[in-house]
Order: sequence, then C-alpha cells, then structure tokens
Amino acid sequence: MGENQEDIGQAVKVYKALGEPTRLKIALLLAKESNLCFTAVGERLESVAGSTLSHHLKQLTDSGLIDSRKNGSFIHYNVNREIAEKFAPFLLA
Amino acid sequence: MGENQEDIGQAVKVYKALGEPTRLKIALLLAKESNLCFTAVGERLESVAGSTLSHHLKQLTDSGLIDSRKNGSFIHYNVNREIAEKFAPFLLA
DNA sequence: AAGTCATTTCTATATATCTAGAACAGTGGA
DNA sequence: TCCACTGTTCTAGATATATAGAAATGACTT
Repeated sequence: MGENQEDIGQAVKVYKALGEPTRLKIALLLAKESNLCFTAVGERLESVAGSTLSHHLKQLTDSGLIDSRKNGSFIHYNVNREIAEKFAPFLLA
Repeated sequence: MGENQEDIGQAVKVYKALGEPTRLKIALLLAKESNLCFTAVGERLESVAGSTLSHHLKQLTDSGLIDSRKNGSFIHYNVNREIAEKFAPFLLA
C-alpha cells in the first residue's frame, strides 16, 4: 500500500497520455489488437497525419504504457500490461 | 468487457484531470483523507492560490472522479470510489 | 544506385491550459 | 449590521499542447 514518488511521476505521465481522445483511442486499439505497426495504427484512426501520430505514440511510449519493438523497417507497438494494470486497467477491460 | 462511448468520454476527462501533478496530488490526498474541505485541501499543498485550487477541484469534480457535498459554508470533497475503481484504482492502492 | 515504404524531426500556427490577482457571492458569528 | 471566512468568477499573461506540411533518416527491393 502507498505509492512512492516514482510511481506518482509515472502516473502523471500515463494519465496525461491517456487524457487526450486520440491517444486514448490508440491505447484502446493496442489493448485489443496487439503488435500493430505505425501504419496499421494510423489506418484505424480517422485522418491523423503521420507526424501527429508519431508525436502521440512517442508520448505513449515515453510514459511506459506502450512498448515498441523494432522489426526490420517496422516498429510494432503493444500495451505494457503491467503498467496498464497498475494505472489504468480500464484499458484491458 | 468492452467499453462504450460514454465510458470513453468520461475516461478522457478522468485521465486528463489526473494527468497534472497538482490534481493528482489532490486526488491521492482525498483518497487517503476523506471529506476534506476546500481550505483543508489547500493547506496540504504547497503554495497554490485559492483561485487555482478552485479551478483544479472543478476539473476533478466535473470528471466525476471527485464528489462534493455542501455543508453550511463548507464544501467537503471525496473520491468517488466507483469511478476511481473503474478508471484509476491506483488512487486507492 | 535508385526507388519505395516506415517513421521521425523540423518548423510553424492555432488552441488550450495553468496560474494567480482582484473582485464578487454566500454563510455564519458578534 | 458588520465582519470574517469559504469558495467562485473574471481577467489576463505565460507556457504547453495538438496539429500538420515538408524535409530528413533508415531499411528493404530491384
């Protein structure tokens, strides 16, 4: 019980990342379909420029909520289940 | 399983509210000590102007995460456990 | 080497957010 | 009534954020 300073710092990042409609949609999408790459994520969102999507994915990965794995010229994204369960299990519901 | 549109709209509001250090501290504070009034909350934070605190509490209550109950000239604030459990059980940990 | 695809970085702009001072409104007490 | 206290609203300024076009980087294909 009780949360430490690191947790609080990460919590702010995670919640800030999720507190924007496009990013929440991305997180929910990745919670349902794992291992999507940049372009695949972009295709499921309505009209988001590549540069904007990149910006959003960076914020999500910087928070620790989304992991990225490079595979050739593709980068695959996944929800980090541990972090999601800790801060926002709603994503996994 | 599966979340509807209302949930998503509320989730954005709740997460946006929590994605700011002062507001997260307020939420954590209220999760630990229930029923604090405006002034009592202000006293536990370092140097936040009354108008700023009011603004933050409004955002938290608008999201549904914090409930407020008027009692005479005081307003007491509490974490809404149902909403917290749904979106951010981390607060209750 | 040249071309294509995936993703990022640069740059800019419009909008939102955080902050607080000052003024205001409601409640209760002397 | 007058004062003190609780909390909100108004206004404004500084900073942050969201967005996207254009140019750049890196990797695979031919």
